[in-house]
Amino acid sequence: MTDTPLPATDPVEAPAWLDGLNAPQKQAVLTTEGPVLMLAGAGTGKTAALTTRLAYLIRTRRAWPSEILCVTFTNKAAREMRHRVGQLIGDAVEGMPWLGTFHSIGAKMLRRHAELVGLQSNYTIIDTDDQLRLLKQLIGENDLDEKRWPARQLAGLIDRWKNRGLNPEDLDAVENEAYANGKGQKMYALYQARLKALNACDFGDLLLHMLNVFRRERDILESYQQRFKYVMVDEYQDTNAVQYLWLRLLAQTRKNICVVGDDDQSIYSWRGAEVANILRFEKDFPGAAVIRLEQNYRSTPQILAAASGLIEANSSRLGKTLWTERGGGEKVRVIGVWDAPEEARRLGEEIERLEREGAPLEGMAILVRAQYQTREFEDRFIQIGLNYRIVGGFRFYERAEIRDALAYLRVIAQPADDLAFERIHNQPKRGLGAKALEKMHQHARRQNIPLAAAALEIADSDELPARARGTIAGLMSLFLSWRELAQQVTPAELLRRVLEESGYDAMLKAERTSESAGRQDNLVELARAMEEYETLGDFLEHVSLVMDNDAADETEKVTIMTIHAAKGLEFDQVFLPGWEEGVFPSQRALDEGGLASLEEERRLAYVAITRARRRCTILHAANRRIYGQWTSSIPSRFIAELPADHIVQETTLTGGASLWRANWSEQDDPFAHVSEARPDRSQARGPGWQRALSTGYDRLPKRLPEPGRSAASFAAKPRTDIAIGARVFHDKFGYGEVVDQEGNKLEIEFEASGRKRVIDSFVKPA
DNA sequence: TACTACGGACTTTTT
DNA sequence: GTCCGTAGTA
Repeated sequence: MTDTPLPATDPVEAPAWLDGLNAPQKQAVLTTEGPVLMLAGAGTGKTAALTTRLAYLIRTRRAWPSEILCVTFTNKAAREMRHRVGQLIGDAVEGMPWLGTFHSIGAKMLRRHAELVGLQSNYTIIDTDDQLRLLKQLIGENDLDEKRWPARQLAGLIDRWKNRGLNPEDLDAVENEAYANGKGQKMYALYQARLKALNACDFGDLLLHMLNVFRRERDILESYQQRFKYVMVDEYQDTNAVQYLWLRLLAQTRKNICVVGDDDQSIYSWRGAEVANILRFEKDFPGAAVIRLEQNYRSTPQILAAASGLIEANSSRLGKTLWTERGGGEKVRVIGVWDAPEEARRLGEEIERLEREGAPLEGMAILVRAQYQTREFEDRFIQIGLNYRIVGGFRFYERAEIRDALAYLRVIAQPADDLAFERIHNQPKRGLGAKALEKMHQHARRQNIPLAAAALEIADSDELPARARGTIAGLMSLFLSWRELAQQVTPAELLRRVLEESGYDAMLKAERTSESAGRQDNLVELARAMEEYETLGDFLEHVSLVMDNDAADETEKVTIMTIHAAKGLEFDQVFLPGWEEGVFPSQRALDEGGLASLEEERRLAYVAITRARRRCTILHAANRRIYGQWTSSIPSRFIAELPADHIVQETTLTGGASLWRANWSEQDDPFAHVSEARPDRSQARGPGWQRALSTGYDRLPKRLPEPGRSAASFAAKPRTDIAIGARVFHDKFGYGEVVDQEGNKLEIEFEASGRKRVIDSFVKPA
């Protein structure tokens, strides 16, 4: 790979805001013409380079904002970029209609050309949940056993096909065999036909439909090729085949395409991303300028060295050498603990200690491999009263009540949306059960009309008992009135009326549980979020594509999230729990996928470490409960791969220390049983384990801290307004009765979740 | 029709 | 352990 020499900088064209950039960054900004591959390591200021480049193109009048296509993967990244470009060029950024995620840009284009793929421009974008329900119906209708051929599996296959740019007719025999003995193609085709009938498409379609349009309609492709004078792509290593083909078509004529990526941070192959795309960029676009950003501005040299050492164990890389001008810094800490609860206790104490020393909670993050790991921390932090925020996971728009509300709105906006209608036809309960639904389905299928229309017709027939008919008629007239109302009032107001008139509000109010109270709050929040939108259509599109809800909240909190979600972010203090074989790398990666998926896990570990600015702490527990069963685990191989010079080992053994010691002296190897119980974990005495053994497991603390106590809660005084026997309310656990009181700790028998110890400031008298 | 009890499957990661 | 779907009962 040959790096292009730095071009002479034209002083007229290089305004002051270029000054903050280093030489390769400047080169990236100034190389505007022709293909550019920017290889940007973690923390090397790639966003700065990219946004400055964008601003530069506009400032120097090389293109109008509307003539630049700039794609990112996440909404977060798109927002960040818009914000930063805005700081450089002011309001002109508002005129950048083509800055967004692949999916949102795909959706926007598809609204214009919907009719070319058999949709109307007000098509619905369905999510995974709807997708699964639809597939289940199809599987049932085709007399396939859903147990043998799960809808999830079919959904996964269809997803992968779409990611690869394959339409049903493009599948070969092998692909076809992948589902239900050769029914793959048929089911895929049926699914697509059903979507069309529903005037809907799924996530994959947003890109695939547009790719099909580009391939079929020359003039449309050409008009976009003309329009986009410059194309920029963030996180290029994460592009999948459709995205790749899509970009290649769009950039084919002008070839002014600038892609930014880091092969070491490719962590999305499971959803079709192909690192190969970045590796072959120079072949696709001959003469591409290759620019490397290797100076890291984020982390200490210790952190950088640890991460670099780890990633060197991977074989297929373009190879980069990150360096920094910063000095000093602490070594990466590796802490072994007895079990997962202790891991959570230890982290809680650590965070409280740092907080006492003046470190803000906002600068701290706990990054986990998988969502289920968050639970342990959540429980613990509630107990000790530590403020935390869980990013991702069950998201706002995925909550049942929100989806119900949205389903009402979808039926109003788009009467053919059967999936939405089906969701709410008996929610709240109005006596329309399986029988009634079946009749409606039958009728709809016979007449080839949407479910809601069928319902209306049935209400006028003798197909159902009078009561059910009356209910249906009532519901349908409500929908009619809402549809009218939608023309007159704001979407937010419409929602309030719908919740009121449908009886949904009343249903929640009648429930009177802590959850139903939360649901009501969520719906209020939904209405609030809708205030910004002028039309229902705008709002619904926003919901489908921008499925996040970072409600800005004022309190300082520790962030808990998955490593995937943390990509692109940085924190002063990063905690990485669960570095054990089977957790990280995940069991699945170990069982399937071979070397490639192990290397992806390693890249994930690399991403995790490089999030840290000042300090990085890795933890591993010897015991953990999986599926409710206690399982022993051994330290991750990634721990062994960290360069010894840049880490320090520590061990704390509170809680289960005596157990541990017993094990230890009896057989010298507390994990002798591991290899028997789990023969697949061949690394039972692997290098990670060796390292853990060599430093510390045998050095037991002299006095064991009492488990379950945190430093923060010792001094507190008990509350006087709550006594044993009192009935209280807790935000997370609901109602309960106090059975014991000890300092500011209460032991409460909760009605829904059993006995828990909580801090009294978290409850109020019921 | 709606509620409860029971058994089975399941855990990456996300637009 | 938890969620989900199915089967059986009021």
